Amino acid sequence: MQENHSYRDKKVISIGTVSEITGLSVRQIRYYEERQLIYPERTDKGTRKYSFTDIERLMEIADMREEGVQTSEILKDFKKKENKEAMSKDIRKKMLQGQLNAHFRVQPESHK
Amino acid sequence: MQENHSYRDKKVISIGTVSEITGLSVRQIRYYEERQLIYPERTDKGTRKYSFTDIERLMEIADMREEGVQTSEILKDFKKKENKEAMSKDIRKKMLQGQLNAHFRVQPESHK
DNA sequence: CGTGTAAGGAATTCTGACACG
DNA sequence: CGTGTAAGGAATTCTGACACG
Repeated sequence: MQENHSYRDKKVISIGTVSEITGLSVRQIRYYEERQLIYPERTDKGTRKYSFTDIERLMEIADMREEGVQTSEILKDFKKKENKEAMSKDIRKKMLQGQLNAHFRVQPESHK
Repeated sequence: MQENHSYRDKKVISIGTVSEITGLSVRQIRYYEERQLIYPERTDKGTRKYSFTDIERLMEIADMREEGVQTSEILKDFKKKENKEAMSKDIRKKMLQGQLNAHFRVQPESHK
């Protein structure tokens, strides 16, 4: 669960290259976008641009599709995962807040 | 001087995108290749593909060109830097070897 | 539902060359 | 030397649609 930023998320790769790397057809890649599984950026003139993160996600999609999982199920799965991540972030935040409160002896939500 | 591998060096970006990111014209980018300052990969059908590392290098080139440095000078400069890097790698290797020798009491190059 | 394909058009990229300063 | 540009051709990408199972 590395937080390896910057280049990973920059949307600069065109669909043909993504197709080569992932082994998916251009048609498939566009279809997965239609099903909301990925969201590339668009250039001024409308050509799609993908990031390495998008490519990783497409690999996951490819794996699940091979197992017969429908795109609608894949979508649910992704949403579930995103929730978990958001939740763990929230927990980390609360724990940190707890530490700070303990340290500075702050009254938790004084109801006057 | 981070050793931040993988995505950084993958040649997947086409020249138009590189042009947008660097602010250099397509003509300039091709010319710098002609002068051996960068070496993109080629796809089957001959279109150039660049990495993020290439883009960083192009930024350096742009900066030096703005200062009036000629491409031939930039090339020398790059070669100098590469030498330094190769050298420091070599030194690290030799230092490691020295430690190992000390540890295992190996005779250095016994001339019989 | 998921994917292929032909269709027509727009934008990209390539090379070799001429121009200019 | 470094860069712009017009030229002609090849390859890419886009959308909406029909086909098939």
